[in-house]
Amino acid sequence: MGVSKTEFFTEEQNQLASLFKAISHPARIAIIQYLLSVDSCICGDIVNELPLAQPTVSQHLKELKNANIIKGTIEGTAICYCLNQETITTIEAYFKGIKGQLNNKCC
Amino acid sequence: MGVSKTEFFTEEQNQLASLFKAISHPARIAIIQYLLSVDSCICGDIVNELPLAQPTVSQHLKELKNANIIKGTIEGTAICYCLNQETITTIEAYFKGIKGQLNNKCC
DNA sequence: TTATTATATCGTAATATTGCAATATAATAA
DNA sequence: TTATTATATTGCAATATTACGATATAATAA
Repeated sequence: MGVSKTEFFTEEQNQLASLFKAISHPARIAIIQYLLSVDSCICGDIVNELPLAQPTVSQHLKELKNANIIKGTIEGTAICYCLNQETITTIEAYFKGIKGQLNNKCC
Repeated sequence: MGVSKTEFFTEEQNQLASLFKAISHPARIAIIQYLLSVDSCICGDIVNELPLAQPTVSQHLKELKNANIIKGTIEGTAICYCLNQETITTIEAYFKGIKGQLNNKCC
């Protein structure tokens, strides 16, 4: 993020920014959409689905997991990934809240 | 974004990623929150509100405007900024749609 | 015309992100 | 134990982002 002045913003502002950064890449949007369509899958399925190498997909999964957007469960040698419904609900509630505060007082 | 393979993803995936990238910085979240509280303001007001120099604020405003998250109207020597309600509504609808697709079939 | 005021743009240094080959790790199978 | 399978980590080159001083632009005021 360059030399971002994180310390001058509130915890909430930094957390929201991190959350949106996690979904600010087309590959990570694609992973979310894929998970929505298959409910759950392993990393290898996503590697087959996306035009990216395995380490790259693994890295994107790590970022989504760090942001609590997906969850991973060990299943033998594989890891089963799925969306974290709580986080999706949190984001939806955030925008619902913003929309509620909107009034038509524009310039 | 580094050497992002934008061309391998759909238009929708790239557009959504751009939209979320625009709100993935604490300063831009702070600007949105400030605009929510005052309805509309000029760039100078935000410069006084945030711990950032005028060119930096101007740059953040440009990114929010490019993503259609805010609108700017010329008012004499100043520019009046306010939130673009349509875009907020679009984002809210997107997450509402995702939430609707969620079922509890997790790993 | 010459300030003044408000914002945008340019140039650049510091830092972050992206993508992947090579390699490591970890669980299971033979 | 020795493969095999699945995923994670490391290291690095290419590129993008962030922040700001200096400067440009654009509208109004004196």
